[in-house]
Amino acid sequence: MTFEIEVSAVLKDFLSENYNFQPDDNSIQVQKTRKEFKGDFTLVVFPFVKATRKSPEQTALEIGGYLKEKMPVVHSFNIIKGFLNISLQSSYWLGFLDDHAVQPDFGRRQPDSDSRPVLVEFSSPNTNKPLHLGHIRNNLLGESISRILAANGHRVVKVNLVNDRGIHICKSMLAWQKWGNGETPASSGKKGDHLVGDYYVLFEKQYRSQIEDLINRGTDPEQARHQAPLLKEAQEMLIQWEKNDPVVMELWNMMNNWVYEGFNLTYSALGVSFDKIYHESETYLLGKEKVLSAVDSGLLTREEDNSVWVDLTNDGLDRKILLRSDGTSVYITQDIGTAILRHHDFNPSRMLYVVGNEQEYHFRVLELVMKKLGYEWAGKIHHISYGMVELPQGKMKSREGTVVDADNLLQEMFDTARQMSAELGKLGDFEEKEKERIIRTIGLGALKYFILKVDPKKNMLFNPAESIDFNGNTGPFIQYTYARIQSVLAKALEAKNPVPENLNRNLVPHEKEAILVKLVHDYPSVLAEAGEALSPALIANYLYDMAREYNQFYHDFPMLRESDNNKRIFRLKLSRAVAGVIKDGMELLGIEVPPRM
RNA sequence: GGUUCCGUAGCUCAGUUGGAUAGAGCAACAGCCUUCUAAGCUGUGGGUCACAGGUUCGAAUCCUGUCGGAAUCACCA
Repeated sequence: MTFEIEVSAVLKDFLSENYNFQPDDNSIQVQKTRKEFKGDFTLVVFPFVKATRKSPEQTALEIGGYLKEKMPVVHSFNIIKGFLNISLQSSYWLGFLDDHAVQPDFGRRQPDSDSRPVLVEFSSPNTNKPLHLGHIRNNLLGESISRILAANGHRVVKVNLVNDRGIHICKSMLAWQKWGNGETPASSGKKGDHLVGDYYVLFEKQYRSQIEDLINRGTDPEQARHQAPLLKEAQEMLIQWEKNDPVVMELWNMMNNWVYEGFNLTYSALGVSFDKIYHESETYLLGKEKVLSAVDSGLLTREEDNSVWVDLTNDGLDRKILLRSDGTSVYITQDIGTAILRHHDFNPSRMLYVVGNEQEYHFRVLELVMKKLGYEWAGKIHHISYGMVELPQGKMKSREGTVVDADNLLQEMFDTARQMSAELGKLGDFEEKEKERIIRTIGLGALKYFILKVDPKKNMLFNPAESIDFNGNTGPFIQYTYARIQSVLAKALEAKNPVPENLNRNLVPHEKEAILVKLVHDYPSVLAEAGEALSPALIANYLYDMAREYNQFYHDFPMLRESDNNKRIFRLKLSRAVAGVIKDGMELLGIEVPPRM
């Protein structure tokens, strides 16, 4: 990074001294030399041939000579077409390895405690169903993005918005009331969220059969859906809920608590956590209140039927309802309240919402509405949109029973990890407790990496039949690489041959070694870029490159048996630096760091 | 129909602000465990970067159009 900046400064000197030419910054491209070519950095000289009026080769030759003369770190250069490949002194790389890569917080920025925090909302579950594969992608992205932002020096507040009110919640409550016979998580041994979800499914089943009955008796299908007695009962229950009816509230509290206990188990298994949990039941009234006062002050208008709308046609969108004609609030109303509450609670510099791409329209509306309501911080709202997780047969559909349940999936990952480990004979000499810990580490690592390595904005395919691999470009491969390095370092220590401190910087690293040093060198910029793009996938793919290079290096270069002491020191130090980066990267992805594998 | 996103090897995915011969893994085949961990390594085969134009020294990448796929456009959440 520093070298790149230095080169561009020297290049500017050269061009202005000799050709009276001032290039703009983005015409200066210093990039890593591709590994097929000799060199460390490559300067693209095509943008300057117009100024020099010479061939690309001649131009590159002049620039190369000037750089070598002015910059002692430049060891040599070669030219291929318009590409000037610069090789640096090996002492530059060895010095970097010695001085920077060994720092415990290498690549991280110190947290800025004075600055306003970044709020990251993620998870946002409904309390009528257990978490599924889509939530897993959401939770992993949210957790990882939060960690990446924190590593880039931001103060981060992780928040969860629990959707605990609305007609869908009443459906599961009603079904339990009618057919539950007092079943509880304790009485049935079911996880609370699954128990409640079962009653939601039961409601839908009974509701559908009522609709069918009505249609068979000659009712119009559309009308049947609205007239089914069960739906009427659920709607009635929602009204009672909004009226704080004690019986309904008691039921609601009881069932929600079952769900929260279940969610907490899943969150804890996944390794995600929150700094603050908001509930829609606590924010929708504030949203309603703000909408009503905006009507009073003339910012919004009320229709004849008493509904309140916002007109966004000037912004290229439609009119959007904010309050129904019966005065009840809709989804966006609570988001207005939640945003105001959060702004009041934290005064954040940014409010990030990790929510699926099906809600892109919603967040455009939210930002515009907040602006219309006069909140100048509306621009801080930023939707981190991610694609859906699809199955081989298409989208997950709860009606067709094709939803991949989060808890089941985790269990399957653990089972597969256990089976694979047994087949490979990896767990022979571990205690039972330790075995279980390693199995969980690997199973989770496989799942997390599998999901996070994909560009968030893309839809991704999950094939449960093929399950998730443990070989190749996977989480366990990275974990394995780390464990292997730890083992090498431990052996060096055992042999009373720890990594010594005084590295002779005249050593010329072998090509594979040099590639690894450069990869370590890149880590800070990869981390910064991942923070900018809010993309764990950048980290994941970088870690894979690093692990793959290390494994190749491992096979070609003995460390403990190396007779040249300076080489041995270098390789152990390099290994230690690689392990540090891999460990840090795994932590940013939320992937558990294995002790041994 | 409008808007947004996606389209890269048989499959799953990478591909830096436009740069050199588009890369991995899986699957297939052939090798490598007396060595620092074989969840590994080495090799072989596999491509009209959806298609057609345009921009320029140079395009998977930027622009326009076409064709596929997804999401969304509710008094659902």
